[in-house]
Amino acid sequence: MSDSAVSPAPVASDFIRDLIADDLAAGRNEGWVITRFPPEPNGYLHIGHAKSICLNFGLALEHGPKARCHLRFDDTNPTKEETEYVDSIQEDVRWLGFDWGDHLYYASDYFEKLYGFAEQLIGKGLAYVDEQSAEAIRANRGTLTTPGVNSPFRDRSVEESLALFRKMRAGEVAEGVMILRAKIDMASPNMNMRDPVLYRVLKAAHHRTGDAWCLYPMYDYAHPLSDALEGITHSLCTLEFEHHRPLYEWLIQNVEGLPGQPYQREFARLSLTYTVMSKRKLLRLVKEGHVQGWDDPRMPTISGLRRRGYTPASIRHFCRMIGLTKFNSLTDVAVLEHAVREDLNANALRALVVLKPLKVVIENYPEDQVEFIEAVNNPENEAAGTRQMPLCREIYIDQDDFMEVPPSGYHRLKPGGEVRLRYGFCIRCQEVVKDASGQVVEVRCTYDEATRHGVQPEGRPKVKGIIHWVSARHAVPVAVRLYDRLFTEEQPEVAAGEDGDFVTLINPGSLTNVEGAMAEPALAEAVVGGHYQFERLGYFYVDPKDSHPGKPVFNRTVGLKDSWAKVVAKQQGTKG
RNA sequence: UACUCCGUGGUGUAAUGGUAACACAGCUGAUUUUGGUUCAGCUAUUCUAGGUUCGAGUCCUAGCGGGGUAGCCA
Repeated sequence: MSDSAVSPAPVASDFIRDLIADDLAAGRNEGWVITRFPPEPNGYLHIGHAKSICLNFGLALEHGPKARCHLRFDDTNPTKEETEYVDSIQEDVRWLGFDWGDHLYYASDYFEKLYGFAEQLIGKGLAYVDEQSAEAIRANRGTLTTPGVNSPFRDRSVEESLALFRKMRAGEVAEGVMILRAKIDMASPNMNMRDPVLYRVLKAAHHRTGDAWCLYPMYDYAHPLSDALEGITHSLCTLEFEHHRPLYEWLIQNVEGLPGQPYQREFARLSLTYTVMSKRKLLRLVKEGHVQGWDDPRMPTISGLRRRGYTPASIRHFCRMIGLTKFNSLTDVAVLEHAVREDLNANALRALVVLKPLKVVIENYPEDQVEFIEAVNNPENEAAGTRQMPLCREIYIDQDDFMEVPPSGYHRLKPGGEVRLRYGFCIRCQEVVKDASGQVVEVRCTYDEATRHGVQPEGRPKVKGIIHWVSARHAVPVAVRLYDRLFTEEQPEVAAGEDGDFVTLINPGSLTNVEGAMAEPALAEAVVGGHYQFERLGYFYVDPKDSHPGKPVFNRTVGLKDSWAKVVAKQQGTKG
């Protein structure tokens, strides 16, 4: 599909872009715009991260050549981070079409410099080593409505704090015994300013620095300083960091020798209907086996969406459509589905596949005859060409395309009725064959030679129904998985309530393994990663994990819009 | 009963003191060898109350509603 690199297409303005325009107009940062995408490598990226990626990397593209976006791993907590995640994050960002060039960084690269800055702060009397227990610190922090109280260690000498801090680094202090705190204001209405923790002892191996350190900086400390060290101009994060901003600015102001003066602005994170987005909840879905992994096609992860058949262009388009504000909104997943349909409609090759085969015998068609019918590969793109599909006396149609007693408005095959075979001629149902249980097992039809493809006999009423089919003798069996929304509720967490559990709201029909689907023969050759539109059914993607040469497995990315299904649903609704 | 951010159609966004617009969703109709696509159209909006102003979605005040915040997580 349109997986090509991102073009710096015009993007609608938003409050962040307005801010940057103001900075540029005021001549700040010598006209540079340097952003960063700073994930912690503790999980897989999801569609919410894509919003941030498109923002930060998009900004760099829009403001080139004096602009760039860094990829920085915020790896300050060795107990949660793994190389596996570092790799998957890079893969996902690249897949989305973005490039950080030489600007791949790790907060852990700055551990030494960060340590030096901490000694500087201690020297200035702006940080101290606290020996209170974690419980005491919590108790003395106060509450949202009451101020905290100063630590008894708050006014210890600079020399003493420095000596203790060096012991912490040297590994002479056990975990939880001492921490380094900024000396700000224990009565601040902003909890983040009540002498926030800057460093803690963690005797854990780090995925990059190994055992070199047992003293690790906190996010609040490492983040602004890392930004400054890299020359970041605009540090963009989500709303929950809003009240970390004063601390961010405090550090930028009070640490001397920083090469840059970044500032932080916050935007609303993405929420989508019918899914959950927090890493903790996604992890639970994986761990408890509700899905088959981080890249299960039902997951809102980048890897899940990729396996589902979403294209990078469709995700970028989606991110452009949803905008950027500070409002905690809930985006309808239909917007995402629309984005991928738009891309796939223009680019996916068409194919005929029968999900639930029903045998049709064309009685007046010669037993030993085979003909080839020309079918267009993509009506939206003539350059995609055509292909030849075999047709013979026995074909399969979908069970959904035949009804003995159809509702009004039904255009498909029914006793005595006529439909057109897609790209082929019209057939009329003459007889229905049933098994002992009354189940229709075969439909016997006759075809009308005068209705061949492209031929419209004078005065003949137009057949309304056009159905897909495959030649019984030539069709190939394929594995098909139909995916639907993971949850039955728009907002699973909200619907579950305080005492409830969101996993109980998992859609039991979120995955349907279709047995016995039959495809036109060309699909046996479908290559991994290919996108198809199965006509009248939806868009399908050749699963990269489970497909084998000659034995493709198709994942349904999204169904086609189905206005008939709506009519049926409405009829059933009015009937009660 | 703290601080802080945010309230524009059903949903998401735009309008930078001057005709409230776009997209998604929904609904009509036309076209169509995909009940797809495309095209045309319809429905529907500024949280409330004051104030400033010739003029307020936008500025001010108050209220109401929602989010966030008391990790040695990020």
